[in-house]
Amino acid sequence: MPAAQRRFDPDRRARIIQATLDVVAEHGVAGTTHRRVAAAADVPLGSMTYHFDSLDALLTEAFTGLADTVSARFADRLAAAATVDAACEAVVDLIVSDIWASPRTMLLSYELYAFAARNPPLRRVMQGWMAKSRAALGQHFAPETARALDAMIEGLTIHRSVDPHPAGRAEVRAIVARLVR
Amino acid sequence: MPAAQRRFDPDRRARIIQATLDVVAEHGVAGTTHRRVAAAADVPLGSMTYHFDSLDALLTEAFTGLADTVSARFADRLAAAATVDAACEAVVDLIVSDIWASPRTMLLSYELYAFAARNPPLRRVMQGWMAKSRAALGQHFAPETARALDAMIEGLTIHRSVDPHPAGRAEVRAIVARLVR
DNA sequence: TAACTATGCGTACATATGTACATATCAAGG
DNA sequence: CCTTGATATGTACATATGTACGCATAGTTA
Repeated sequence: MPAAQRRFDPDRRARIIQATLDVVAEHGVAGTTHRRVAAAADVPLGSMTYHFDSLDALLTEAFTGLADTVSARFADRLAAAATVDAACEAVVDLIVSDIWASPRTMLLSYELYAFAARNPPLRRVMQGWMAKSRAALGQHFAPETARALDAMIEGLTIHRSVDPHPAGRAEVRAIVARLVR
Repeated sequence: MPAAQRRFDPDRRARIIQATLDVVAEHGVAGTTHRRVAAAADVPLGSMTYHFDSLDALLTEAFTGLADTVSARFADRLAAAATVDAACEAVVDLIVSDIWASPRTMLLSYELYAFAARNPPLRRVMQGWMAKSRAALGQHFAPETARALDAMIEGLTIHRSVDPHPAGRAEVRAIVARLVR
């Protein structure tokens, strides 16, 4: 057996997880295989089963990390708002900005939702995510408003990713205002 | 070669499409195979490639049918409303009722969103779906309100399918009222 | 009745896939 | 220097998968 190329590679596990999300974004869960992820992470196939018990376990971990990341960014953005007006503007940003709601993130979210529907651990992760979002909104808004805003962010984000003529910033701001009042 | 069991079966094509959605609902697109669908439709494997060019074509057609069905039910429910108040109640129904937003439908929607993101024909189908929904809402509400309601239906439906303690009918009604005003 | 043709089906096959595992390599301690 | 245990890797293998295709069948026509 020929000698290995790279022997010491402490970040390998993390890189595999990162590569997994890349592959899912490009090929969907349906097209995600050990070999494709290995290639994307520039890692031998054997590393896959060494670091992760199964493909399902790998996907579960990758999606969990994704949920944590997105959820943390969401909370940070809202925590940075000092006033209610600023919080509204933050909500508008989360909906309209290509950074928060990038095509890649949306795509991965769809895959995550579908995957989580059949994966109890991930269901709990998503519940935690939703609770955290609601808590972040709850810093600035009443509970019912927070719930409504959370759902509206979800819905508008999705529709904007489909709509060839998505609502502009002004219109989104007006809709948010209706919910906040 | 043994004689076939069933020779005349005019609805076969439709039954395969129906079975495809069943299999997707149970195993996800990732777990949908010719053989599984054939078994679910009680049809020989050979029928798959006879009736459909490829697995991708089958999924595309099945999802297109799903979108048409759901979209038609949505429009029907709204068309049945005679007043704005009735239309609001219809919207609440669409969000809260287990019939419109059944777990199965939600699950299939997630799969559809993920699939459509990589399938241009289905992207167009989804755009059509969204346009139709908005038009149905537009019978009763102003354009901006229709857009907001459409997104809210999407978001609340999704969040209700994740939330262990989803918003009750009264709260949903209150949220809809805020958007309509 | 006999031939014809569209429809339907069983099976074969090349390929891809998840996973196991025997072996190799390295870092550290005795 | 030598041993040891953790880490890493190439490869093998059973199985599943998409798809092609030759042949059977039934309804129709002459």
